[in-house]
Amino acid sequence: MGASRDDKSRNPRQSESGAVSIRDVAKRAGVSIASVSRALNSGSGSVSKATQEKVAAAAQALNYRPNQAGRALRSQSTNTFALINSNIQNNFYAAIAWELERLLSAEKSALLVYTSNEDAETQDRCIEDIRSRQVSGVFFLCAVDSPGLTTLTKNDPVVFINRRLQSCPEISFVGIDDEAAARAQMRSGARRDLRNIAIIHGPESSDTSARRLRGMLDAARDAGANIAPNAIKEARLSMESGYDCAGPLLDDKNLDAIFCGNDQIAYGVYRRCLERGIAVPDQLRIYGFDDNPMNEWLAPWLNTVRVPHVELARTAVEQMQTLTGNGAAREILLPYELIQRA
Amino acid sequence: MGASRDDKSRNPRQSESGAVSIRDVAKRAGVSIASVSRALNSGSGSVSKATQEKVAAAAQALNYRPNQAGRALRSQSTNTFALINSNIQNNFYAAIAWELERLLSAEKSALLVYTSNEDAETQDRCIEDIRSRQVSGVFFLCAVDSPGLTTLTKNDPVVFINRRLQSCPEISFVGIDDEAAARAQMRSGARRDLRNIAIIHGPESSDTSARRLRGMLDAARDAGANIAPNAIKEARLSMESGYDCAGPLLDDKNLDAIFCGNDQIAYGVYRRCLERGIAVPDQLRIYGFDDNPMNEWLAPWLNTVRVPHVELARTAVEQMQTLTGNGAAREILLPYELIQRA
DNA sequence: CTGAAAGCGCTTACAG
DNA sequence: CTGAAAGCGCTTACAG
Repeated sequence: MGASRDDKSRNPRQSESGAVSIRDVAKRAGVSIASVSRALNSGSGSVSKATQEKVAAAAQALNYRPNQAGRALRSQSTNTFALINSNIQNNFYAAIAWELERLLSAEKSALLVYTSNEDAETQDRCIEDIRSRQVSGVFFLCAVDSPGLTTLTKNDPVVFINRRLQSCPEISFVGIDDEAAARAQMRSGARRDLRNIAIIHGPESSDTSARRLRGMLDAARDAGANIAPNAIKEARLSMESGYDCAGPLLDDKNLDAIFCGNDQIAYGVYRRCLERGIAVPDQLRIYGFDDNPMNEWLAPWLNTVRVPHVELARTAVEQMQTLTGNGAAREILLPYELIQRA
Repeated sequence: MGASRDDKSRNPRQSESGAVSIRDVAKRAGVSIASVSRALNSGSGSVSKATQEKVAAAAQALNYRPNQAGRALRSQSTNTFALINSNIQNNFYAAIAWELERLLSAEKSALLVYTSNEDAETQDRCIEDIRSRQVSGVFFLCAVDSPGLTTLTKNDPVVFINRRLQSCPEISFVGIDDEAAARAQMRSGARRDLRNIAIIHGPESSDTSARRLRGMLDAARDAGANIAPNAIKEARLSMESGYDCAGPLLDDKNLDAIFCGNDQIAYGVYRRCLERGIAVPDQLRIYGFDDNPMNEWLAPWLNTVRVPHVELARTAVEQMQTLTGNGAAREILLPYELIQRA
């Protein structure tokens, strides 16, 4: 009875989903499923040339695709990575996301995407889902502090991109020296004799924004720039928020320039200037940060700091590979570039 | 001997990966793993309130997360969807992608992203990977014809967004009536007395681009507009290609407007105008298509057709749910809107 | 080099 | 309502 049940379960019926399994391939090739597995996963054991060929032919004929769920369950590895993006609207981030996808797919890995919306609870929901999917590693494109992060970083390789977290000092980070870049940008403004300036920086809770602000203030003080009281505003990292903050600042007719915490904020400022009939760059110069790849096409009026997004993605993937190979966490700062368009 | 091996294998040691399994939860709650499964998956069988509570407490205490690979293997369902994006640079597409992610994550599903780069071979590589991951469904944000598509559409629910394929007439589609929209846009140009016009359309191989071109030509003819010989150019759907095509067209000093196959092309035209010192919109009007959400902020000079991207994503997800519930494939056309900014 | 067997973590008939 | 058992599709020691 046990035997008969056994026989039935061995019966290599096509599964009802119509999918071809390793068993079907083994049967057609006239070998065991172990040999099929070994033949298809070069490196996991040796097979004779003859077996190799028989298996390849059978797999091809049946249009076989290995089931990743089976593989993942057994080998405890999914070849899948996750990205948590903090801001759906920022297409500088989107550009990094797609670059990550491109690089990972070249490595036969796939990318799951999530959005945290800069919100701790949302980020934790993403982390929960990620934990259940046994991903091989997680990229954060601007992480926020959240309770779930602790468990995640303990169990999975994590790389922070563009923003690090004070609370997670030993997590890998790939970015630029934001403070130095902001200082350099402000100095270049001072050399152009932009003396009456305003600053719309990102949230103090963002380490990156805080560093950029420090750099700006530092260099502004050294250059003896004029920053009116109330001319330093904190914005969210969005176009809307930049637009909102710009309103009152533009009342000052002597303003030479506004320095923004990122390009998104700068876009908001620009729109407000358009509405007020303020000519950019003739009457007012705008400085951003990141250099969204669209700028070259759509924002000839924008001065900014180019954060090398392609290299950022490449370096992040390399560092992820280091981590999955049990290498050490690292903080990697890439070179930035001042872009003066107007 | 068999027994002792059995015992060892049953030993609920924490797996070396440190992950907590359903077995650990069952042990702590003092119930079987079947009960744990039933308690955690409301709807898959009834459990007593007492069991429910014991399991919930144990799961919570152990910080348990079900392993999706195990679940997927057994239940043949991954709660994972895939998106194949044709163009990494087009952030109108990116906006749709992120909106899909947002909607799916609300349904406890995750999204795998891929890029085809408008290339059949690349798309087929994506499809191969997708097939091995047993996804619940696949969204195409601008599909191209490729051999792998046949197998995929036979086995998996597929929704085409923004572009359908002549070769796959019975695959679900969500988009707008591109021909009618293009006609309406051209008519609105004619009403503004834009008589000398040029057209830079997308590839004829794209059904969407072909429809838009048909609509434009149709309305231009009806309105008696002037289209110089050589003033109809085919571009790829990129800013670079729009830039390239615009060069020769701008030699005609009498040109009133250029109608483009999408916004990306229009951005390229704009940049060329800037370089040539041609004032937009004063000397030349530019018409695009799609209405990238950034336009509102960065392209006040652009007239375009708003394709409702949020609704597109929402409708695509709804149609996907219909398909996974064995509902019928449908072609859904959403309302568009003419946007006249300049 | 090869096959038989165990088992990854789940869900779901099946019996009770 | 509950538990024991089977099995999803793989990979990988283990023996030969």
